[in-house]
Amino acid sequence: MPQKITPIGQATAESRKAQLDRIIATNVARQLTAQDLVLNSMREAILTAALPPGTRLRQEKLAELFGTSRIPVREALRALEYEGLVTSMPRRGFTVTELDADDIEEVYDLRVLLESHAVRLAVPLITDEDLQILEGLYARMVKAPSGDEQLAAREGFYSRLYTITGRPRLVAQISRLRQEIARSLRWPTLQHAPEHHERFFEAIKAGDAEGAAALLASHYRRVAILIRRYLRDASAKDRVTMATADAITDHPTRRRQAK
Amino acid sequence: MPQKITPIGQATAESRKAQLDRIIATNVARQLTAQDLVLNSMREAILTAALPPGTRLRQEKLAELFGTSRIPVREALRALEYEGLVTSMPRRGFTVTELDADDIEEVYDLRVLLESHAVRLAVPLITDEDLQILEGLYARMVKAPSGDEQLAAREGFYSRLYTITGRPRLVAQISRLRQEIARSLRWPTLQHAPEHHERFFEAIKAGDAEGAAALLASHYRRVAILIRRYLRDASAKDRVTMATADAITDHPTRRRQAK
DNA sequence: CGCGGCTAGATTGTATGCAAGAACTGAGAG
DNA sequence: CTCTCAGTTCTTGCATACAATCTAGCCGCG
Repeated sequence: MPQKITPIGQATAESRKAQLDRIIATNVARQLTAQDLVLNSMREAILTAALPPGTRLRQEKLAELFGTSRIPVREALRALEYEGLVTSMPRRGFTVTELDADDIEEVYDLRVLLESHAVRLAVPLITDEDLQILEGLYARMVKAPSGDEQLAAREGFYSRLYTITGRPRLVAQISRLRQEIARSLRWPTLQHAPEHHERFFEAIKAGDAEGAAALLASHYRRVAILIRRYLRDASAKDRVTMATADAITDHPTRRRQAK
Repeated sequence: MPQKITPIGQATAESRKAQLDRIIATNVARQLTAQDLVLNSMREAILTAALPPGTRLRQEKLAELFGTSRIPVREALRALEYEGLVTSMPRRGFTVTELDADDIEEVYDLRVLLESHAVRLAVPLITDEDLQILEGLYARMVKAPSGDEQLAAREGFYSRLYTITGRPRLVAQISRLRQEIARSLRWPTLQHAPEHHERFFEAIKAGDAEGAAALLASHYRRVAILIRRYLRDASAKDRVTMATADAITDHPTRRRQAK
């Protein structure tokens, strides 16, 4: 059975708890339905690893945390399950999804397939107006500091590009896959490869769909390998993070169901 | 704005209601959680068009119909939304998803992409045991009468084949797309093309992944065109079905949100 | 006669509470 | 020392009830 690892290196339970509170606070500010509040906060918390993989999510505790009843929590968890961020084991509740090397491989393989397809569809359809918008988004991406803003800017640029295809399912599926492994993208190994994005955008502007698709594929294959290597190296010193014993942030008994 | 049409030709409101009751009765028989009862029944009802596209789904009425409270109904609807079978507009409730020609095109385009990929991955991995199972499923598919059993048998054969890839996301995504357009597959135009499946299976058995993928792609392109043609022809005499005014089966005000 | 605001009804969103069932704990037998 | 089994605790699943919001119809005004 493959090892599951937590992507967080040195983060302490306290810093995670503080981060979680901050996320909730900013989301409470906006006037949303309770359900969306929970959904947005949980999503952000999971993606920033304030809730690390394997965390068991108890409805009661979450409801208390958000100041709501369990109903909106249940529905938000259900939604997150379909986004792939949490996993429900029947009668054992919800846990934050853990990814192993096989999952990484599958996700990147699908990303290559779908994003190449999207690029091939999009490039011939790009209008001057699209190009202007993409230029703006690209500039923002270049300027953005590393970290979360980098990720957000990249997401903005690429999803705008894919939207040009006019295929909502394709776009949704791509961003869902992207989100599934967004946690891995915060690892130190992977800090930003600006030259890749630059060459990619050049190909796009040149109308070279095949070239762009090829660049994208080779980039993703490389990233996938880096992540897998990191996973392997990290799995040894993994167990430390399991000691966190906050009411929300604790881990379930380490058991995986066979599928 | 593209016209949305209902795939049902001459079905009356009464026959649909009867069908719906039958579905519910058979599902009540099995001992399920209320939520699964609602989920299964609704899914079947939508896929068999007992609940035609555009039907507005009122939680209260559905709860009464199933003899439960609104909570399990809500959760089942939410699940169906992620399966693509129903659409929710915030504060305006749920409706059965309507598909237009563009949707059909996108779904089939994605199916070609994903299923070809799955075939290419699966074929080199097929073991003797797999082949034996596939033979059995294929035989059942050949024997199955047209209609729902045909569809189920086909689903069984193909999803078993794709499962060989060992890629849960790929398999799930394929069956989700399949389900989205399952309603269209019941139209009279599309009654079964056994020769396609036979040639496909021959290619699989011969280990010819590329050939199988090509067959699959050309078949789907053909089906997509047939469906689109049917859509166009049917859209004229569509409006009749909108007159149905059952409490469950009525349509919402014909308005689509721009995206 | 058409249009816009307003009230009443309908419908969704959420909270509380209870019951059924699973998972854990610990004691006792082998 | 291990395995089994019952009691306890925890968690989920569901029903009822209330609040917030939207929709539709009506009335008054232009």
